[in-house]
Parts: sequence; C-alpha cells; structure tokens
Amino acid sequence: MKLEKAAAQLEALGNPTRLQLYRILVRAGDDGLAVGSVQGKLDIPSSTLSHHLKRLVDTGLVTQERQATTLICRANYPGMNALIGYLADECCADAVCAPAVGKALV
Amino acid sequence: MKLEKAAAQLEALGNPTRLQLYRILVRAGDDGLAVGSVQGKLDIPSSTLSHHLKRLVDTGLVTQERQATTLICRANYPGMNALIGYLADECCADAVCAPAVGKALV
DNA sequence: ACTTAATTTCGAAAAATATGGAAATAACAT
DNA sequence: ATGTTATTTCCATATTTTTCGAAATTAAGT
Repeated sequence: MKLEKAAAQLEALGNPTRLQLYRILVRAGDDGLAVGSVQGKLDIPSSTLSHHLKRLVDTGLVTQERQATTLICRANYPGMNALIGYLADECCADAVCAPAVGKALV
Repeated sequence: MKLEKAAAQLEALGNPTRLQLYRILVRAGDDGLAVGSVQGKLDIPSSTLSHHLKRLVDTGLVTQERQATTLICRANYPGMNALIGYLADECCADAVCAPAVGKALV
C-alpha cells in the first residue's frame, strides 16, 4: 500500500461522523445497509451523509450496489484489512507491538 | 478506546506529511529522533514540523523527552496498538477479515 | 407521461487545517 | 551576562473541509 493511499483512508476514517458511519456499516454485515437506513441511524441531512459516504467510497473503504431506487452500502473489509496491515507493518517495523495486534485477533 | 479518540488519532495519521513523520519515528526505533534530525529528513520548515509533531503528541501517538536543548521524539507503540486494536475490533465485529489481520502479523 | 421515493449534485457559508516567516523561549556553554 | 543551538509560539494567509438547503437526478410504480 502506498503512503498516499493509506493517508487518504486514515483521513476518511478520521472524522467522528464518518467513523461512526463506517461502524454502522460494519455492524450491518454482509447484507449492507441502504443509504436511507444509515441516515435514520445517524440523523444527519441526506446531502451531508452523501458527501461523507462518497469519501469512504472514493478511498475504497465502502462499496455500493444499486437495488432499484435504493443504494446498498457495505464496509469493504479487504480495504480495511489492507489499511490495518499497513499500520501494523509501519508500527512493527522495529518493535514490540506484535502481541497487541495478536490480541485484536482473539 | 472511545470513538472520538480513535477518530482524532486517525485524523492525525491521515495527513501525508504526518504519516511520513510517524514512519520516520517508527523506523528510528527506541532511540527516537531529535526534532532537528526529523526536520533534516522531511525538509520542511521547523514551524510547520512543530505543528505536525504537536498533533501527533496531543493525540498520543508520539512521545517527547528533553535531552538538553534537543527534544527526542519516539513513536508511542501502545498508542498505535490501541488504535489498530480498535480498527480490528470494528472491522471484525461481524466478519471475515480475521485471516487478513493475521497475515499482517507475519 | 406522471408520481413517488431515494439519492446525489449544486452552491454557498462557516469552520478547521496547513503552511511558514519572524519573534520568543529553553537549555546549556563560555 | 552573553552567545549559540534547538524548538516553539505568534501571526497571518491560503486551502480544504464540513455543513446543509434547494434543485436535479435516478429508478421504479401506476
């Protein structure tokens, strides 16, 4: 993973609203969630939500699939894994932190 | 870890200059690196660097220790591990991505 | 074609971030 | 005390981000 891409993904997640949004999608699992359903959970205007979603989609953290008029959004696990892998590699280049990453697995 | 804190750390890392800066500190290992040495590697004005460093320190990703006139900076591994753990937990809440996280360990 | 529902784009204002020169501070040596 | 080096704070500016109402678009359903 290139540093620029990692930074873009980190920045995308580095906004409380978007991180919350991403969490909601993760919790929705493989079924995903329609934009409208997400809006119900976040209670923000649709245009604001659309901008945030776009950011997550553009950076490869979320995917979207049309079903008639509704747009299903899903957390893109491979994208997140690549990011976590990048961070872990950066973090563990010299150190000491493998155990804690391991802990996240349990 | 609280969502707000995770978001602040992600945002701190979500800037190419700061991510590069953080990488440099990780690679410097336990010895750390003086602010001036970092500046030499990044080639940015000291005031700009100081702002970025402050952001990483404030969010708990970097620590600093005075040695006479120079300030030694170190990557704060526990801070990063907590963040990676948070992301892994969020990501793996329902899914499918444990194997990839495992891969990051190797 | 017309309507309805879902979502995005446009446009614009407020807020936050990024950048860096110049001055201030910190810590020490002489 | 003065000088020197290292780093931060102050200040101002340019850019980017965030926010959201209103209008436009998309995709059915009737």
